[in-house]
Amino acid sequence: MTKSSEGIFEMLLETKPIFKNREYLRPTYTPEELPHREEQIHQLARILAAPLRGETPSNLFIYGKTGTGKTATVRYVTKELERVSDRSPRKVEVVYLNCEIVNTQYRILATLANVFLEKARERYGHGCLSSFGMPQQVPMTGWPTDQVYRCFFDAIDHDRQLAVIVLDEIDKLVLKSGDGVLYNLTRMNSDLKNAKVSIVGISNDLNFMGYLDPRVRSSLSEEELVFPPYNALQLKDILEKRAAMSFIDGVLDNGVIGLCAAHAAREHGDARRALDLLRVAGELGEREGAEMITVEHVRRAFQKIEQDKMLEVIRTLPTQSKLVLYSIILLGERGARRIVTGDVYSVYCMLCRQSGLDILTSRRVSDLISELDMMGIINACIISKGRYGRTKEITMNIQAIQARAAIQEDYSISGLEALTLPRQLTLM
DNA sequence: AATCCACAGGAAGCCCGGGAAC
DNA sequence: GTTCCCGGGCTTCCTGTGGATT
Repeated sequence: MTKSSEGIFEMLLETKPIFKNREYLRPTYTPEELPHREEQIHQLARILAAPLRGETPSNLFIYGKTGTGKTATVRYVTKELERVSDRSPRKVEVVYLNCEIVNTQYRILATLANVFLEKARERYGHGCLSSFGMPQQVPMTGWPTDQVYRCFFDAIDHDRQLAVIVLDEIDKLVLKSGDGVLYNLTRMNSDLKNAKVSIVGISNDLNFMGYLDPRVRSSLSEEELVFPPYNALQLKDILEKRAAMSFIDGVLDNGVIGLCAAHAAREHGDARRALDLLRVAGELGEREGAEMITVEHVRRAFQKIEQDKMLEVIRTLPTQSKLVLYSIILLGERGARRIVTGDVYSVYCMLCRQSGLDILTSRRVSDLISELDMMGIINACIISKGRYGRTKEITMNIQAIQARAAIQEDYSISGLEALTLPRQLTLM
């Protein structure tokens, strides 16, 4: 080992650790206790526990903005419910589906069928399914949908059980595949002889109820639960609890947690965002070998998160929009006094010719500029230069170097870094 | 006051791909 | 497999506009 690399490792080893365990700050972690959600937990438990006392289960619709603890609360309560149901005559089985991933009628029914086939196999042994006349498994594609439904129906009705089906981000499902599957699931109870089904729909878009068939709507929202946003004090409380688990004692400077809470409270009380902010601030401090995390780290973490979000938007932009943005960046880097639509279009045409892409009309490019403006990547305001016409004056909202790198990742506009601007275009 | 510039942005219609219906 | 429909991306054509200049 060379002298210098020894230095590197020594430095790393000598740095005092910041985190005890950063996993507690990640969104994937389900906490043991949920502060400021006692009322929702209580209501949810009351609704879901009713079937254990022999009552007909109600379907439930949960609404709340992102980061208000909907999913965590449901996971927490259903876990408890499954535990308690061991002592009840009706076994409770909870299936959690994220409709952003499982987003078609077929896939939902097939996933549910497979889960309950597996449960039956666990209960009665391996040979049981064929003796009950059930298949071993439903393939993830290929069967007629009604056959999959039948299979799920048989698998579930084989036992005296309550199936709690949690459909998270249910709006994504309805948007992509309509409400057919919800219609089928919500009217299952009238046909089931032994089992009962309870649907829990979770959404952060209340308007989505409007797209539903009225029958599905009334059946899905037999019970409704609203998760209000956390306020700054509640966020602070939540952060303090998690920080105590995640950080070494005493590494957080005064005001760090308060600032994280204040930022997130401004963004409609999103606890996930507050935790993210705290974690990123911690990681920034750790990387630079700081002994304490200060409000300055939080400020930089906030900027970093905003910037990362913006870069992600740029990466997913269509090629033509990227080229328009690249033109704006080039003009900015060349020190153009004011960047206006006409100049952007000239540069854009040149870039298209150099990279062999189709040239769009100036009308269309004008729309693309407006779109970039709406996304917050650039600022475009209309100015009048009197006799010299009306145009849009454009300024960048993000760091040009990083935006440039994000655009250059696009393979369809290869060789972009080698593209050049003629001298005269920089003198505007 | 009239003119004129360099666009903004609305309206209509074309084209194409994807999905549903047959 | 074919046909139909729909929506998004785009073009063409057009009218409107604020303020410097004439």
